Formats: sequence, C-alpha cells, structure tokens
Amino acid sequence: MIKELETTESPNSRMTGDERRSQILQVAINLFSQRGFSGTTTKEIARAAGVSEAIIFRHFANKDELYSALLDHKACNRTFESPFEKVNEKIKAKDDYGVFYTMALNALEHHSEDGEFLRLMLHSALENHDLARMFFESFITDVYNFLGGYIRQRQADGEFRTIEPNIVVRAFVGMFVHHSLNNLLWDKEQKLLKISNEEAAKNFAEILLRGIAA
Amino acid sequence: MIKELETTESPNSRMTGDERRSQILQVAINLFSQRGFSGTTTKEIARAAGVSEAIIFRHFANKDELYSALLDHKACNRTFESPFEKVNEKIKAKDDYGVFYTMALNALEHHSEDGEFLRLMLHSALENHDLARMFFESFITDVYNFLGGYIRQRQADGEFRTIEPNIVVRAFVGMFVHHSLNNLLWDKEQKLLKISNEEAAKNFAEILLRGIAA
DNA sequence: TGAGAAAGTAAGTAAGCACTTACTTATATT
DNA sequence: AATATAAGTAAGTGCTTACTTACTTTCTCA
Repeated sequence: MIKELETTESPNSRMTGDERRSQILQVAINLFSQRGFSGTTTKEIARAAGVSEAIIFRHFANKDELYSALLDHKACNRTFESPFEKVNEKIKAKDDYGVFYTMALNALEHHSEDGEFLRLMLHSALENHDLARMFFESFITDVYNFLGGYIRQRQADGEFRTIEPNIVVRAFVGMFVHHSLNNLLWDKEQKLLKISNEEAAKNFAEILLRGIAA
Repeated sequence: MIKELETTESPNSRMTGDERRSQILQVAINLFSQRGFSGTTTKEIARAAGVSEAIIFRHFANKDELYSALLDHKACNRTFESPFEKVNEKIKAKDDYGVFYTMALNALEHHSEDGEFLRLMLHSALENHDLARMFFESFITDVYNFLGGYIRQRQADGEFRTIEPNIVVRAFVGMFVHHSLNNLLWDKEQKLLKISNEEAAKNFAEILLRGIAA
C-alpha cells in the first residue's frame, strides 16, 4: 500500500508523546477546574482525551502527579506574563490612576479569559493542596510588596493619606477579585451588575484613589 | 438491676432520633466544609459521629439528601439572624459611616466565627450545587437592594457622588469578603495583614465613604 | 412485665475507583 | 525490508464507595 499525502493528519489518531501529554493536561485542566480533584475520575479524563486510561498512567505516575503537573503548568504560564510590566511604566510616571486602573484591568481580563485558573486555585485552596498554596503565597506576596511599595512612596510624597498600605491593597484587590468571583460563580448571567472590565477597573480605581487621597 | 441516677448520661451511648440526626448533621457540616462533597465519604461521617454507616442512611435517604439538608440547615440559621437589623438603625439616622462600618463588621465577625459556612458555600458554588446557588442568589440580591437603595437615597441627598450604586456595593462587599477569604484560605497565619475585624471594618468603610463622597 | 417501637450493628452487595499487565499496532531509521 | 521504539489498547487487579439486609439491643408505657 502506497502512503497517501500525509499532510492532512487523521483527526484523533496517534500523537507523539509530547503532543499527547499536553493534550491530556489540557483536558484534565478543564475537568479538574469544573469538578475538583476528587470529583474527577481518571476514566473521565481518558474519555475526554479520546484514549484509554492506561496511557494517562504512561504519562503521569498517578492522579496526584497529574494534578500537580497541571497546577505547575498553569502557575508557570501565569508568571511568565508578569502583570507588573504594564503597571511599571505608570509607576515610574507616578500616574496614580494609571497604576490602579491598569492593575485592575489586567487582572479582570485575565480572570474573564481564563476562568479555569480561578476555579482551579479555589478548588486547590479549599482542598489544602500544597502547590496552589505555594503559588498563591509567592504571587500574592509580590502583589502586596509591589502595590504596597508604591502606596508608601506616594504617602511620602504627601499625595496619599496616612493608612496602612497593606489594608489598601487588600481593599483594592478585594474589589476586582470579588467581582471576578461573582461573574464566575454566583452571577454568571450578570443580573446584578453587568459592566465591562474597563468600566469596572475605572470605577474601582476611582473609588480607591479618592478613598486614600491626602 | 435498679437504675442508678440517670442525670449523668453515658458519653456516646444511645440517643433519640432527633439528637442523633442533628449530631450527624453537625459532624457532616464539619467534614463537607473541609473536604467538599465528593471528598467526604459516608464512612468517615459515620466514624466521626461514632455510629455505624447504616444509621446515617436511616436518617438521610442518601448522601445527596444529607448534603442538601446540611446546606438548608446552615442557610436557615443564617437568615434568622438578619444582618440588616443592626444596620437599619444607622440607615434611619443617615449615619453613613455607621451603615458601612456595621455592615462590614457584622460580616467579618460572622465569617471568622463560622469559617465552615464560607467553605461550604465555596465548595457548593464550585460544584454547581443548586441549593447553595439559590441561597446566594436571594441573600446577595437582598444585600444589593438594601445597600444599593441607601446609596441611591444619599445620592439624592447630594451627599454621595454620581456612580452606579451596584458598583459601589460590589466594591465594598469585595473588600470584606476578600479579606475573610484571605484569612480563611490563603493567609491563615495573617502574615501579610494582621488586623482586628473592627480595624478592618473601620478602614474599609473610610475608604469607601471618601471614595464616593460628593 | 412484657410487647412494640425505635436505636443500633455486622456483614454484606454491586458498582466504581486508581492503577497494572500483557499484548498489539504504527512509525522512524538503517 | 527488518528492526527497534514508542503509542496504543483490552481486560483485568484489589480496594473503596454508597447503600442494604437481617438481625440485636434498649427504652417506653399500658
């Protein structure tokens, strides 16, 4: 039998190991984010990936390792596109509104593009999973140092009133994280509040800035 | 054998049906809030309650019904002690600071006394459980109507600037809910921010009020 | 005091779980 | 074309799960 043109690959057929591994990861991310760790079975993952259960255990030693690999994957992808770069220019320019608006908009966009990530983090936080906790600890600490430092600086400039910077960060992060959580979990159709991310970021930034102005 | 003084009941012995039912509920609330629905087994619940698995299924037809009963139980207990009563006096007095401070402090106190409740609600929201969604919908709608109405009124008085009231509610609720979530899930030792509920409520209320002042 | 009702248990059952084994294909290289 | 290697599967394994059955113990009250 002479081989036909092989440029068009048959839809679900044999993949290379790496291809299959990342396809399984993708499928698993989707399922774990919806049902959590113990709510997702390896059988379901295999079916969704279109392979037998055995090949999942060829790529990952066990279910735990698959879960860890997936959290790692998500966490790494996240840190590569640092949220601080865009904000940094605004900080250098001492553009208060720009700093907070950009910070909020950046997070809101991320959350609405990638609800899987938020769900995954909530699940693993509730389940006390180590990797998720470690990620949160380092990332959140960064945010507090970053924003907190800026607030301290502007207090020294006499532009912001005297108030513990970390409380301000907590309040501000709370606004947009809670907004994303609402859209993701409880008010998916946005019956209570339907606004664009830009509008949300604008209003949150305005409330905060007036709230801490000197 | 003549019965001894029966006032001191033996520790784990026979209970009446109602006693046992609510003891099982209590134990189940604790386990489900820590491990979620699919992460908790009926065997664990039975062991924690100190009875055989069979009597769990005497009191509840199946695991789902136990879970629903427990969400119902929590939701009902919650609505009885309405958070709006304390705030209402402040509203009548048009005490802006009192309204927001009391609202936040009330929620923060609840959350730190009863972390189980928050965990339970998060778990069931992630798992798309109907009862939790219904509770959230009605309770949250109440909060938005209640606070949103007050903000509208104070805007008409010319005391608050022009801004969509529901955005303000979203921002404010976000501050204290996110603060509670942080203390519950990610920063249990409060390394980033260690403040009393009173201090948190005070700062959040101040930021918000300055943020929306006319 | 003894019968009926309710609280309790030990020992199951079938289905589902994570994970394995023994084997079959496909593909790239020589 | 022959061979090594890796991708794939069908059919298990033993254990755990939600839930049941058949039975025993304790309490109450006529």
